[in-house]
Amino acid sequence: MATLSRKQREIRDRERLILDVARRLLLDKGYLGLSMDRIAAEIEYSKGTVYQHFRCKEDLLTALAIQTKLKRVELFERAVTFDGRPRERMTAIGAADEIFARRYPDYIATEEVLYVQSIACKASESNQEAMQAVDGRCVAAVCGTIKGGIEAGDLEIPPPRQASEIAFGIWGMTFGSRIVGKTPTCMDQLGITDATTSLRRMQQAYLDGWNWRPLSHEWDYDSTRDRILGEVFADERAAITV
Amino acid sequence: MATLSRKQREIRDRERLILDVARRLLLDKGYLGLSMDRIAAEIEYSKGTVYQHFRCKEDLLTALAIQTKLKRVELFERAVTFDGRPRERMTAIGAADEIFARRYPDYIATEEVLYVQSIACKASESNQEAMQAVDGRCVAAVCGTIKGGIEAGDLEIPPPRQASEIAFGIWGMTFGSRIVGKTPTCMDQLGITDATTSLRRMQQAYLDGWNWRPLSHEWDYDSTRDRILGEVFADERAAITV
Amino acid sequence: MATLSRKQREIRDRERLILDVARRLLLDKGYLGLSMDRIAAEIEYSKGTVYQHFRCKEDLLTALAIQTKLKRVELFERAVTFDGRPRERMTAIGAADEIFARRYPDYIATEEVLYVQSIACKASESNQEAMQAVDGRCVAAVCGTIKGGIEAGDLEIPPPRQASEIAFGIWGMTFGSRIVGKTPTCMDQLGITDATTSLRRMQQAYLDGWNWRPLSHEWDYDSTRDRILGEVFADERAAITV
Amino acid sequence: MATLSRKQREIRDRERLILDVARRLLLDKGYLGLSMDRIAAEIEYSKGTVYQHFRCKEDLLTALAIQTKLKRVELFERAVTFDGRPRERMTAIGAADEIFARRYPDYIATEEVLYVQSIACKASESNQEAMQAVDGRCVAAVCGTIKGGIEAGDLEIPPPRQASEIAFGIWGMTFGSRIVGKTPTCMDQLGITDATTSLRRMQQAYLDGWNWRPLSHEWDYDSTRDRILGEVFADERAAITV
DNA sequence: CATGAATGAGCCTTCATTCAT
DNA sequence: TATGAATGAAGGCTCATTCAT
Repeated sequence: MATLSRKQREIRDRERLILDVARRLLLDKGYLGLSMDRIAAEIEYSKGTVYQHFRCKEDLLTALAIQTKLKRVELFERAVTFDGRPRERMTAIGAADEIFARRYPDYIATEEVLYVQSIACKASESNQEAMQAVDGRCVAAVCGTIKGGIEAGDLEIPPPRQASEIAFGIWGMTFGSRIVGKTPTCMDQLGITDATTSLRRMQQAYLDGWNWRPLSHEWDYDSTRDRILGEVFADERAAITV
Repeated sequence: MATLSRKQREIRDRERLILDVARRLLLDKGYLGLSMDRIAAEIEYSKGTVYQHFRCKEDLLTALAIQTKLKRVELFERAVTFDGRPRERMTAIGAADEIFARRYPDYIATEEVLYVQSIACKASESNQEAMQAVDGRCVAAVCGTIKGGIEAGDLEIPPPRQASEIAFGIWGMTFGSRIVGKTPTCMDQLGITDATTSLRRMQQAYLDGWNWRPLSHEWDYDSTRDRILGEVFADERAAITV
Repeated sequence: MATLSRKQREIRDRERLILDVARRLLLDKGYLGLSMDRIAAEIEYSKGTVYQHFRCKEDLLTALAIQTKLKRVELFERAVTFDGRPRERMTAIGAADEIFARRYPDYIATEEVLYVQSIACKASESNQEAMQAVDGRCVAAVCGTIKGGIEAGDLEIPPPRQASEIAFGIWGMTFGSRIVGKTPTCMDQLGITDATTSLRRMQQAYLDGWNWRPLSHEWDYDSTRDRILGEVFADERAAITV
Repeated sequence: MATLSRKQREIRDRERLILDVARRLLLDKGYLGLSMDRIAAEIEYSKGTVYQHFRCKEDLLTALAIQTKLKRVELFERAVTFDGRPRERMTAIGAADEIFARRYPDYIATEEVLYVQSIACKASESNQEAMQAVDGRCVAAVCGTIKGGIEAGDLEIPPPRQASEIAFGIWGMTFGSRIVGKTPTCMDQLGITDATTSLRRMQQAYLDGWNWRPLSHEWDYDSTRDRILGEVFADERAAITV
């Protein structure tokens, strides 16, 4: 059942090829430099063939976003397998995101571009659903970890606060500071040179602010991070310590 | 002297008109929906006239961004006049940003779109300088307040941490959560309905995390907020309590 | 094999159509009157279709110039097959050029316009190469004939003179007098009515000046010309004697 | 009577200024880079003012061409005052043209561009007449010298040849080889590096071809040229011997 | 299925000329 | 007389999408 016919495999491979090329174009030449013509020329198939895979440009872009989010969520889901206290697992998610950003800079760029444009609405229904699904997995990983912290008694969130608020803050801070961090004017004005390390400290401060124990002055999260990289992301370690 | 001739007034008014129309188009139809043709059609002047005001599309967009940032920085600079402890003034900046976002939703959208694109480089020199200047004022307001906290002994930031890191975090979190907050998928998944109120709490948690005293459980920042709205932003209060 | 599919034939025919229309526009309305829009309108295909044939305006114009030069060089290469003394073959080249100018007045005009503008640099590489190639053939035909004269002992060119100088002079005189000859003011002032016949005599005088034997008073080049028209350009004779 | 009012002088000066700027633009940026806007910006007068001097762009260009031709004809008229045999005076005209080309490369460029475009027809009547007049003076200088040669018995031109044919040939050769000489492709193919010196030899060969005595092997025209430069164009000598 | 020619609206920008002030 | 804002047609070019082969 799982075996695909030769034909089906060809189709799947070509779809990947298209997305790879599209992602590179998006990264290299920006949103306006990405055209169906150009994709077709680079994959050395015809435009018609591209349209057999994606009903329109937005559909293709949505597929790109899904692929991107899948890469990240896979790392997130590995992160939460880390054997440690909930806040350590939260730290692992942070590390996962950092690995994602370092290892797949083109994916990150994709995501940023696509967030701003309203793309998904024109995509095929199946892609819209896939998008929802992967977003759901991402939320589940993060919120699950937060709830773990509450259940373990490491963290309280009296109403009207919500567990998801913590997640929202981390998400916004991570996403936002990555965009701001790419605007040279802003960084020059601020005098920040290593945005990645700053982000790490900012995230820990944020979690401290919610009083998620053990707080960062009570626990050596740098060591935790080393353990995470060794135990969960050994294969990716090289990428991140460069 | 300070009085402009009728002609000059007409020109200045038309420049405003162009920017207003451009902003609306940007908001309604996104970056790609904004074209010089469309602007000309909407203002019912000729294309050539638009080009007499802005040397190219990027120049116009940069003018738009400057206008946006000016609106915000004016509110920020009012915020930091608040008579209170530094962290209260920081809260005032948060309130200013919230007012900005509520009162000028179209301006916020402008900013988001323009952050991602690299626009400024093609703008006229005078506009590039104006952009730098307004960014500088914004950074000055925020970082000045943080330094005020340090000087008052309410906050320590042992190296390698920096004052500007606090600013970077607040900025990223605010900017990022506003974009994420507009992506319905994400918000549905998170189950957050009132992103603005959440952001307020997230910001306070973040400042608590840096141990900026008085912490939010030691001080009633909601009352502070009321005072801010009453004392500094009385004229804008209506906008924000809607 | 050599047969083209119907589609391919259609494309080739349309390319010709485009060039024909472009040439006519260039002739009728000058360089500034030739626009891609106008071409598209006249051939009753869309602009996009024109751009599928030529990547930009300069590429089209270069193709036009190549076509023109090819027409000429074909005549030149026929001319140098004339069975006679080298200077007679040189005369044959003159006749070929005259035939070219009479038979394809629009081609001549094309060439004149295109000489002045710097067009080729923006053309596609293949067209740039084609241009070089056809220029090379033209030079080869003329210089080969001159060298033939030297080898036959009919002509000496002591240094620092060069064989190519003779060619340069003939070329310049022919090209230049054709342009001047089209400026009515100049011709009125000079009182010359039949520029073509004058050019013929001027060329012979020039070759006499280099002492290329037999000189024009030693040999009846008018008869030679008749023989050339009969033997090499019989098919074109009608065009030239009109 | 010859004295102009201040106003009139201002107008005349501004006209010169406009033409100078226009010529420079034409040289630097080509025909398409020359716009009324740009001229107005550079002279720091308004567009309306430019239009007060020239009724349309073509009128301005025609004025430019007249100015160019005037520069040349002045040199020609000085050349024919040279005290020597007619063919020496012809050589002097050649030297005058060379001086013109070397000293005023921008004027030459102007002329080449304007020859090809059909400009004059849209010019004001007075400019059209001025154009005729200066062309007439140029023809008079050259043809007068040729007739001088005939009258002196140095040259015969049995019908159907005409005196003006000699002039036509020299003109065409000079003009044409200057354009061809600027097309790098052609010169590379021909292997000619010093087009100016080549042109000088080509012109002498041409006059020899008409059997205009003394022939170039009977007379040292290089010495004649030195004398011309010393006696008639002493002030310009520096320009040409660089 | 795959192809790629064809479409044509749309984009940004320039420019000669006019005319109210 | 001088100004320069306003015009709007025109220019070169791109691109998502369709459809006959």
